[in-house]
Amino acid sequence: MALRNAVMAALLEGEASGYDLAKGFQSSVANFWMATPQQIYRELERMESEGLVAARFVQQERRPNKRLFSLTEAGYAAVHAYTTEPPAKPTAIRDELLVKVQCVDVGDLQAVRAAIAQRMELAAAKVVRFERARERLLAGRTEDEYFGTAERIGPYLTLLRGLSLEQDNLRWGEVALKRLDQRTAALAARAE
Amino acid sequence: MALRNAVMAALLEGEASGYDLAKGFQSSVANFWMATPQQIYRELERMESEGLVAARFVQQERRPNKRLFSLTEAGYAAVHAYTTEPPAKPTAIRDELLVKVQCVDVGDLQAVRAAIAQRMELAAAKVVRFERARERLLAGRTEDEYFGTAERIGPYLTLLRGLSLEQDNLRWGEVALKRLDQRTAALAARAE
DNA sequence: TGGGAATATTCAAAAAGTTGCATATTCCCA
DNA sequence: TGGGAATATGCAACTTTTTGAATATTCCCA
Repeated sequence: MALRNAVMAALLEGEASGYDLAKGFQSSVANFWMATPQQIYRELERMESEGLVAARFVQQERRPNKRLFSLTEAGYAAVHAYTTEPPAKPTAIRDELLVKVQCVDVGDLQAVRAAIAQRMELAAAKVVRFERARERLLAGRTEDEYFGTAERIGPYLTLLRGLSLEQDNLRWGEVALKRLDQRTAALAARAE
Repeated sequence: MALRNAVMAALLEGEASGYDLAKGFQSSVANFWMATPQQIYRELERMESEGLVAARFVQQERRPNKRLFSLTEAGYAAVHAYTTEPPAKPTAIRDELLVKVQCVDVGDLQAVRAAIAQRMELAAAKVVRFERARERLLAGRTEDEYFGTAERIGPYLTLLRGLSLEQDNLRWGEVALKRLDQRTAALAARAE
């Protein structure tokens, strides 16, 4: 039932098709909840049968037809109820990169180095996207003005979290690469 | 097959029982891979049947007997092979707290506030633990000295990541609480 | 001496998530 | 005019993960 909450959170941004949700998960939600298309289509159907979302069939000229989902009143009520639910269970993280880093001393140092570098590239790209999204949300206002006037602040707050997470990824990656290179040099020196 | 890699990463620290691994997941690995006891016991059995780990039965005086697992040579080889494996699939995050934050404008503001505060407490506790673990690893050396002399640097690097993640959680939490309180005040003023 | 907490493992069932494919439409480019 | 990419959805099979126990030993405290 947890995916459901993420889907509802995404639908707060407005109606969306399963496809919309599946890719990017409506951009911001993707940063703290991952889901595959299959999962989302199935969950939407269940939610529809329970009256939490309603579908609107849209004939398209230049694309296959689609069904746009939006929250019903029951859906909004469910969102509200969800936020009051007791203790969010601890974050589930599964980060393969860090498992590899943990194994680096027994593993292939250069391969792990490459994996970190790749993660950094991804992080840099995300930072750029998030900064853009932030500009869009601010729409010329300062942050203080934004919080004083915006209808919704949730998406901005989660965006901030995603942004600082990726910036942190970059900072950490730099340190890690430096230290791995140091070690490579030290091992080479020892081998001489 | 991904849990398996996390288990092997944990066993690099030395032999451990299923129970050891289950709680804390050998402390550092827990920060980037979560698993329940069931998962771990089952995976250990499978790994044993494939010769990646070997079990040593330990009779205990003051506790129920246990089986301590350690990596076999095949296990070490598997760790090495794993680190060279191509592209770690994108990190899977599932953070209920951020889903709630995303929903805050439709949901219960005070409940979400409390959830953030709780997360911050957890984060603060983790920061303390991580700082301690770091002191232990450094054992009086500076970081430069550590990287010059330590057998293994992987655990230290992952520890750094965990530490900065939690520090970041705290920083973000402070901002989020401040903004939510601002909003509470603004809504109260509007209601007058 | 009795009960709760911690250690240590395991089973079974349900829920959730992944993978691979199948389908259909349309765009764009060569 | 043919093929690849993007849009859009869905099925079925499979694996993984979660949940909720049950079991057994021992520690510690009241």
